[in-house]
Order: sequence, then C-alpha cells, then structure tokens
Amino acid sequence: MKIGAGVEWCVHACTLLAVLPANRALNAEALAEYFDVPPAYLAKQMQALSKAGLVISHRGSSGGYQLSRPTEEISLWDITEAVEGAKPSFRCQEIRQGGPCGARPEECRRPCGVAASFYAAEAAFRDHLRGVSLASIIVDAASSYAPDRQEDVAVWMEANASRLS
Amino acid sequence: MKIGAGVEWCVHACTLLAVLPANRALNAEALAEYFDVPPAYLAKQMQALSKAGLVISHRGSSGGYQLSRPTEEISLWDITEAVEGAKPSFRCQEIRQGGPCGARPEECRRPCGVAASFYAAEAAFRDHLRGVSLASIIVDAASSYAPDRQEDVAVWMEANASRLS
DNA sequence: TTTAATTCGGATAAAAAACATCCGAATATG
DNA sequence: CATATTCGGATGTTTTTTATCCGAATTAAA
Repeated sequence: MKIGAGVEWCVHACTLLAVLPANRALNAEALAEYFDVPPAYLAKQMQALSKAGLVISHRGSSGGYQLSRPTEEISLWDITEAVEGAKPSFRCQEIRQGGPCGARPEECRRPCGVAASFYAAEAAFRDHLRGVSLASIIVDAASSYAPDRQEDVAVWMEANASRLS
Repeated sequence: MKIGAGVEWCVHACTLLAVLPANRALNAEALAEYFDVPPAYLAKQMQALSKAGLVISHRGSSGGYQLSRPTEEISLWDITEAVEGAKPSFRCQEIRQGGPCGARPEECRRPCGVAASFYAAEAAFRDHLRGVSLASIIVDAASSYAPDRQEDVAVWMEANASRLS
C-alpha cells in the first residue's frame, strides 16, 4: 500500500499556486526549483492536474499554471485521484472461483466479503481526504511560518511568476 | 496506492484454516492447490503470517499450518499488516524543507498538514479493517455457498489436511 | 512575421518494487 | 535413519514507479 511521490509534490505545488498574485502564473520549471525536485518529472505530474481540470495551463511564452478554482473547492482527494488514477488499491483476483472447490461465476455477482471490506476501508480513506481542502492546508502551513518567511516567499514569487496579459 | 496480491491470498488461506477439523493442519502446497496460486510464493507469504504469530507452523513430516487463535480475534488488518508491513503508505519527503524558501528543521518538528492528513486518512482505513474479523468474513461466505459446496470442501479437507499427533 | 518560451503528449530509459522460484539448513515424524 | 516439512535466504523475472527527453502545438513579444 503506497502513494507515489508525485502526490506530495503536486499538493505542495498547488499550495504555491494558491498564493499567486492576480494575473500571475508559475511554470513547471519554477515550481520544481522552488521545491527542489526534478523539473521534467514534476512537469509530467502537472499534466495530470491539468487534464483533471484542477489547474489551468497557459501555453506559450510567459505561460504557466494557475489554480482553476478556489482553494476551498479543491480537496486532497481531488489531487490524489488526478495523479494516481482512480483504480482501487485492492485488486480482487477472485481466487474464490479458482481451484478444486471454486465457486461458480453465477455465485459471484457480488464482491466477496474480503473485497467488500477492503473497498469500504478505501472509501473511508477517500472520504477523509475529500474532507481536507487546500484552503485548510494553507491555513495550517501559515500558522507555523515565521513572518519573515512569508516575505521570502513573496519576493521569490515576484521574481519568478510570469505575467499573463 | 496499492495492496499486494499476497494479502488477498493469505486472508482466503486463513478462512480455510479456520474451518479445519480438530488436530488437523494444511501445508503451503495444499493451500496453494486449493486456491490455484503459485505454491512457492504462497509459502513465502505464509511465513509472514507465521512470524506475526497469526498462524502456528508445524514442521516436519505431516506438518502444516493452523490458526493461532479464534477467528473473532483475527482482523483483516492483522493479516494486512503481517503481509505488507507497517510502513505508512504516504512517505513524506519533507519537501517543505528544500528549495530557496525552505523551512528550517526546527520549524518541522511536527508533520506538515499534508502529511498529517494522509496519516489520518490511513488511520481511518486501518481502523475499518481492524473492525472486520475473520469470523465475519466466514459467516458472509457461508451465506452465499450452496449446501453441496460445503460438502465438497469437507471432502477435500479430509483428503488433504494432515494429521497432528 | 519571426523568434523565443512554454505546455503537451508520447517515447524511452533507469531504478525500484512486486512477484515468483529455488535451495540448503533446521526440524519433526515414523 | 529416512522422509517430509517449514524456514530463511539467495536469486531471477516481471511490472510499476521514477525520471528524462524530444517534437509538435501554442502563445507572447520583439
């Protein structure tokens, strides 16, 4: 049971996009530099966010990414699903149907108790992440930041965010 | 986010061990044959259950596996943890500490909001599986079995379970 | 209109993990 | 002692994850 590194990166990338001044954007290279992660790989992950409609991509010169909606309307599950895909973590192999005493297909219309339990556990996981918005993550992070760091970020942003016309 | 096939195999293997007659055991080969899965690999997974104390292994001729405790006291999480290990699915890379505006280590004693949220979601997943006992899985499975199938299993068991002295 | 910067999508490659097998040593039975 | 079995480790194979690169489309600005 594992979650890829891309999820963590993209969540943090979104928190940075969230505090972007009006009409500014950040490209993949700038985001990668900010977090010190491999630029090409982060760029790939950002494509997933774009395809899922969580961010808006502006192509061409002085392009970059912006969030597509308010941070209250983006949950950690939205980002996780966009990056990891929606396939269930428990992949039932239906081994109850195999072997010398295997069940017949018509007895297996519904998932077995094992699979059903894992699906329910997954739903609990998912629902918890659905309840956490980007907004709450940002509030939490801001509370642990020293005032001078906020300034650092603003300076970096001014220097690295591209301007949209 | 994925769960290995060994978890499903081991849960089903345990349900079979649970209905073993008194003083009988099943070895890895018999279990693998019953479910039609690779014998050597299932044997490897069963070792994990043994190490975790969920099953008792009897070595030597006419050896095999038995459950170590009542099915009410074995949860799906017990089995999952034994097979997959206890490492968290979200592995925080602490990227907040990297890059040009990275946080200082002393500001990072506690996990960031992102990591904390994922840990909490994982706890919800875990707690759900903790609430599902092997006993309830067996009750559920029995309800969907035709009466003649119960007979099939009993016959197979008689032929394949080894006798402990 | 040209040039430069950018995202996008796909191809590719390297590294890691999962999946699977095998074998020798220890152990228990008869 | 001979046989059957688990155990633990070593090893190999396949799949997934991680990561890079490149060409095409797109856009802003020179």
